[in-house]
Amino acid sequence: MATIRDVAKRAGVAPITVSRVINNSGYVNEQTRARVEAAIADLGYVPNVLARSLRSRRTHTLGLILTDISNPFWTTVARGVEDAASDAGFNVILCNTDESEAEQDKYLHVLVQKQVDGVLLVPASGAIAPIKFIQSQNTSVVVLDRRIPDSQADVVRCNSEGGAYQLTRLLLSLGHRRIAMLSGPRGVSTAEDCVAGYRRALAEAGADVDATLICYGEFSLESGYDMTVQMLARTPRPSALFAGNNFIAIGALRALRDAGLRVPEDTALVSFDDLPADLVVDPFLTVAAQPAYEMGRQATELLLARLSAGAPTTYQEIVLPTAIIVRGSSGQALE
Amino acid sequence: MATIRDVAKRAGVAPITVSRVINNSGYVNEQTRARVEAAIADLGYVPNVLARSLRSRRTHTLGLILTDISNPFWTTVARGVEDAASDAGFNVILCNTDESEAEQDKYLHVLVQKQVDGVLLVPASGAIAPIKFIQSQNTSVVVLDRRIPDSQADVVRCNSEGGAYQLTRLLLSLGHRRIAMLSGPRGVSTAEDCVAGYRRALAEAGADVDATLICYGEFSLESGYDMTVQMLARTPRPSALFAGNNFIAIGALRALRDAGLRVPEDTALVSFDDLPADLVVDPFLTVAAQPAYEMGRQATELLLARLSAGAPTTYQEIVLPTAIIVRGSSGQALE
DNA sequence: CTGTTAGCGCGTTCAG
DNA sequence: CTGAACGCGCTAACAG
Repeated sequence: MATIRDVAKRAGVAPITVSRVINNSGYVNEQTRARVEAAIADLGYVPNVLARSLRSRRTHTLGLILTDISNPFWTTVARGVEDAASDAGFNVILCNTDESEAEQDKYLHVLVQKQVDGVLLVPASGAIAPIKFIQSQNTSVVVLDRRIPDSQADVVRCNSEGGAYQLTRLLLSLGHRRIAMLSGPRGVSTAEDCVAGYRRALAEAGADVDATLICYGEFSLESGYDMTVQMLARTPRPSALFAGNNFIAIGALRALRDAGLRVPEDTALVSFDDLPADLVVDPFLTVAAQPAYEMGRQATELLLARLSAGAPTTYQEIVLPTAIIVRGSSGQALE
Repeated sequence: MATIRDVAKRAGVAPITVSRVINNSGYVNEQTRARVEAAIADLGYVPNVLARSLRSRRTHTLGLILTDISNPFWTTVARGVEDAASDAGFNVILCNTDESEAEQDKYLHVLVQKQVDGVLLVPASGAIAPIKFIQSQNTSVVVLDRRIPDSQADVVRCNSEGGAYQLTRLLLSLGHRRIAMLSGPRGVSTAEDCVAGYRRALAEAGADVDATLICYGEFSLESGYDMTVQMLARTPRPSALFAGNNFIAIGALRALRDAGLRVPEDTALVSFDDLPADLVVDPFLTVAAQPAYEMGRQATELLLARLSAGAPTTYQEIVLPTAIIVRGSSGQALE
């Protein structure tokens, strides 16, 4: 592989001159520039960014740690991140934890070792240690989608509590009183916020909260299926189901189908997170849709701003709104 | 940030000893090892892999360039790559080209600059230059999913021609004679192979090939929609549609719905690429399913083998089988 | 089992 | 406008 010295020799200049041409830094005579560029082309020279970064202490690379790349919601977030980073000349290293703290820790170390300039983290849990670790390495971090109690860090997330409140109100307005909540893991803020919004709507409507109708599970199809089976065994059966994310909703739909129940005639269903338009022929689910792409974009822009600005004096929390989209699965008002 | 020298000083040893502890290379006395490890913990030392890679000329990083991360087919491939790489202690940098050659070129440069040890490439076109470029930089490459004519490189792909042949035979056996082929871009091998398999099945059955029923488009919902609209305008209308991938199929389903046609009663539909079980409540499409995860895994294992083995004497082409899954959308035999 | 020397490829610093 | 010297953090090669 050609190095900057090979190019310099061929062009009859010093290595530093080649460096100036590559980076457009400092003054270079047009003629020497042309000679250098010719030498670069002749040799097929490609700069070694490892060496560059080692010297300049900047990698122009961000790390994105998320919890489930197989969920279209997260791929959409990732696209927002990638686009914003790319616009600013940054690359992104994508890491998938599958909600495992061990994997998260592993990737955190990888990213720090790779000297990324900043990290976008969807925390697998509410633990504060991962944030402390990143910051202890003088690396900037923005937390995505989920809150971490007592952490000193920027956050970009959606209003889960508000979305859940609105979806629950919708069900209440249709006459439902026994609404089962199929949420995500305890300790994950979006799952807790979902429950909080649900409780608030019920309380406000003067309905009692039956705590046994509140399930904490995982953000997966299997968990959605299991929680639904469990809820359908209750008597009286819940008349409506609230799924904490799109995968839980799909699991719920399967469980309902297997139980011979129609949606929405026998059981209404609402959910967080839409499925991307590309993946569905006839959108059917009533959902609280989160601006996934926008969330990724804004988080990245905030992170990039932090990088150029230096240590922040005060941390930001950006909360994006959710949009309620009413479709067939929530059904008509009960008679 | 602490460096290896800081750790060495604190532990009262030479930097190289710290290096040996970190990398488990060479012999280190248990006691000194313990002292070094204590110093590492005290200082919160994290090795700088940039420096390490600059010196050792190995980054333990692979690049994966694919064409559409929003398609679940490719996220599944990516998981296979990631898992295989992770098992071998390698990281993956994921790059998304959206089928654009310009983006592909950009990412190719980024990866080479980052000194990745190898590249997995889903080529945006049949052009040979990108392969030449990677190889000119002494970097290994494995081509994924698509063939590149005349290129000297390893390939891991699926048997598109065979899958298309079988799907077409299925439609023929059900009595269909006017089958519209909605394929991907001209020049992309999977799209061409689809058409080839379709032609072979028709020829073998003694049916004429109506070339005007063969469309080349893009692997997108919009293109699937447009091609379908165009085909439905033909008289007589095709009795069956063959979609070149899952997004084309979804576009076709929408166009059929908007035209008031039922599937399969009015028009049968078959497709390449299944949608992941996680995303669909009731699988309905008859498809030629490709082993996406396995393709990613095998390609990665081949690439890793190349890395440790040195320059290959002869290139491999691994062709994985497709599986025909018959569901509702292909319908019953025509009377 | 441990240390010394040197240099990976580049950019910063200071001089011309 | 151009260049020489030096060092980023780490490890290969060679001692001892």
